[in-house]
Amino acid sequence: MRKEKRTSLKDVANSIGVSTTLVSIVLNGKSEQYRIGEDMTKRVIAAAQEMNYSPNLVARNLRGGKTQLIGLIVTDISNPFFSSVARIIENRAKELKYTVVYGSSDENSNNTKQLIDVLLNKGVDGFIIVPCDGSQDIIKELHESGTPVVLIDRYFPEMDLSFSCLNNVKATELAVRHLIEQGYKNISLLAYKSQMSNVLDRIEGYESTMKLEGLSKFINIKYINITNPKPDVNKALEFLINKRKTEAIIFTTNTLSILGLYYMNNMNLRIPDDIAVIGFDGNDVFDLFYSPITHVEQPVMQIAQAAVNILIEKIKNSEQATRSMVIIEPELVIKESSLRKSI
Amino acid sequence: MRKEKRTSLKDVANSIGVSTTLVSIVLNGKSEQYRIGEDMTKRVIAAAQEMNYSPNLVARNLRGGKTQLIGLIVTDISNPFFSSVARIIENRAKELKYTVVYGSSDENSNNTKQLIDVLLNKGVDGFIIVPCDGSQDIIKELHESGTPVVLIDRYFPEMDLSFSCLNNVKATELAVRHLIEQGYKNISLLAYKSQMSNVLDRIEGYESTMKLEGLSKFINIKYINITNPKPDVNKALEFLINKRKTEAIIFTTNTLSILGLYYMNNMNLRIPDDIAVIGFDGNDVFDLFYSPITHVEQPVMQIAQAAVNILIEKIKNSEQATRSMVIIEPELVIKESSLRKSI
DNA sequence: CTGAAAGCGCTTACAG
DNA sequence: CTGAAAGCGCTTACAG
Repeated sequence: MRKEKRTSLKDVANSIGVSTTLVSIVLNGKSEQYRIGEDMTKRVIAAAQEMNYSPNLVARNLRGGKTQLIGLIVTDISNPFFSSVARIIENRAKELKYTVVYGSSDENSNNTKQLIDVLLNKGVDGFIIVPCDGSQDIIKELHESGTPVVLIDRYFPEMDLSFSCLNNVKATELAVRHLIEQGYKNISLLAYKSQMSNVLDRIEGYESTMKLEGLSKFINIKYINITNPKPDVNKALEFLINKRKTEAIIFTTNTLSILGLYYMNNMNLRIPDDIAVIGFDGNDVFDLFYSPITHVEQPVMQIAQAAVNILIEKIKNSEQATRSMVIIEPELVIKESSLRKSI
Repeated sequence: MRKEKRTSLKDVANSIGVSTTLVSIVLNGKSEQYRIGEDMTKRVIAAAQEMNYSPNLVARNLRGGKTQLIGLIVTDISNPFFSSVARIIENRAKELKYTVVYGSSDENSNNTKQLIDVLLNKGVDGFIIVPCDGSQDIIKELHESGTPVVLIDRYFPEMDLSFSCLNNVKATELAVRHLIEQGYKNISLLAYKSQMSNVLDRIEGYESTMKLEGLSKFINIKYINITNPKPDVNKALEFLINKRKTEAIIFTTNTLSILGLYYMNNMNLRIPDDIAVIGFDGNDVFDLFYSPITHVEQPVMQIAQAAVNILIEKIKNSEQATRSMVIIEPELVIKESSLRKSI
C-alpha cells in the first residue's frame, strides 16, 4: 500500500529551476504585485498544472493561520431542521471555498465547550453555533478571544454577537392570529423549558397577541423538558385538553409537534374537530397526515446562507468587529389542521 | 479584538526552563520510553496543565501527517437516513478522538471527486464514503494511493475495499415473503435507476424470491430517476396500479416511499385496502400515517459504528491492508399497510 | 536522562 | 524581477 507523495511547491520549483518563493507568489496570483514577468508566470502555472499540484492546506494554515474550515455546532445533526441547515451551510461554504466540520451539542453546554475546544484545535477559521442554555459564557470567551463567531437559530440579546435567525415573536403571533380568525379562543402553547431567545420569543409572541386580543384568561403555556420531551408532552396535552378544555394547540418546534401528533393519534383525538393544531417547520409528516398540519415555516435557506455570509465576512475582515443581526420573517402555511371547527 | 495567542509547546518549555523536546515527549506519554525522570515528568505535566496547554493539531499534522479528521461523503446530509448516519459516526468518532468533516455528493461522481480532493487537502486521515454511480475509478485511485477508505451503505463487489452495509438482498426478500404470507401475489417494486450494490441487491432479493415462490409472471420493477424521482414515481405508480393491477408495492428507499404516499393520497387510494405498501427505513411519517407503514428497518447504529471502527483501525495500522466486510441483517417492522386485504 | 537541530510545506519580509 | 532565509508549532532521529 504505497502512500504516494503529493507534489509540493518545491517539486514544482525544482522542475523548472526556480525558487519556491517565485512559485508561491505566482500561484497565489501575486505576479502583478511582485512584478513577475509574464512568461515566467505562464511557465510556473503550466508546470504546476502539469504536475497536478495543489497546495497543502495544512502547511499553508500553519503558516498563515487559516484552514478554510468552518466549525458548525448544532444541537443535533440528525434533527431534520439542523440537517437542512447543515446542507445549506455546506453549499454556501463550498461556493466560498470553505468546508464544514460539525458537532452536536445535545443542548448541553459542556458538550458545546468541548466541541469548541476540539474544533479550535483543528484550526477552524470561525464558528457557526446554535447556542444552548448555559453556553453564553463559553461563547462569549470564544468571541472575545477574537475568533469569528455567528449564532444561528438563537442568539444572546445582551451580547455583542452576530446572528441569523427567525423572527420568532412574529412566528407565534401569526399562529395565534390565524387561530383567532378561525374562531378559536382557548388556545394553548407548548414550548421547551429554556431561556434561549427562540423559545422566549415564541412564548412572547403568543402571550402578547393573546393579551392584545383580549384572551388573557385563555393563556396556557406548558414547559417541556428539552432533553426528554416525550413524557412532558403527554402530560401537558392531557392536562390542557381534559382540564383546560383547550380548543387549539400551538407547538413551538418540529419535535414537539410530532410528539403531539403521536399523542393525539393514541388518544383518538381527531384534528381539527376535537382539537386544532399548528406545528413548526414544514415536513412530510405534516403534509401526509390525514389532516395536513398548518405550520410556521422558517425560510431555512435564507437563515443559513446569511449565517455563512456573515461569518466569512468576519473571517476576511478580522479587524472590524461589526455586529450583523439578520432576522428572517416566518410564513404561516395554512392547511386543514387549524380550520374552523365543523359545526 | 485582540486575538489571543495560544500557549505553545515552547511557552511550556520556557516556563520551566527545559527543552521543547522534553515537553513533547512527556506530553505524548513517552516518558517511560525515553526514561524521563518521574519528578520531571510531573513538573512538565503540571506546567502544561497550569498554562492550559493543548497542542496545535495543525502543526502536529504537518509534522506527522495526521489530523484526527475523518472525511464523510454522503449523497445528501439533509436526507434523514444520512443525517442519522452522520450523527452516529460523529459520536463514535468522538469516542475515538476524531472529528468529522462532511460533504454531499448529490449522487454525482464529479462532486464526489471534488469532495475527495478538498477533504484530502484538509488533511483528513481517512474517508467514509457513500459511493455513487460512476465514482468507482475515483475511489479506486484514492484507495490505491494508500488513503484509508471505508464504504458505507453501498459497496463495489469487484473492488478490494472495506465496507459496512445492510444485507439488501435479505431486505426485499423479507418484504416479499411477508406480502405473500398476507395473500398478495401481484407485487411490484420501485427502485432507483442505478448500478450501485444497494439497489441491485434490493432488486435481486425481490426478483429471486418472486421466482422461488412461483410468481415470476408478477415481477414488475420500475426504475426511477435518482436525482429527480418525483415524476417517475408518479408515472410508475399510475402504470403499475392501473395497467398491471398490482396489489402491493415495495419501495426500496425512504424517499421513494414518501413520494409514493403522496401519490396515493392524491389519488385517494386507500392503504392497504386499495393497495398494500412496504416502505424502507423507519420514520415518523410511516408511524403517523393513517395506516402505519410496514417497512424494512436498517440497523443504522450498527452499520455506521462499524464503518468508523474499520476506518480507525485502518488509519492506525496503515501497513496491513485487510478488507473488512460488514453486512448487517435487516428487520421487517410490520404495521397495517401490508396486512391482508379486508374481504 | 536531556537538548540542539532538522524538517513537515508553505508564505513573506528582506536583500539584491 | 528573483532568491535565500526565517518561521508557523510540532516530533523525532541523533548526540551526548
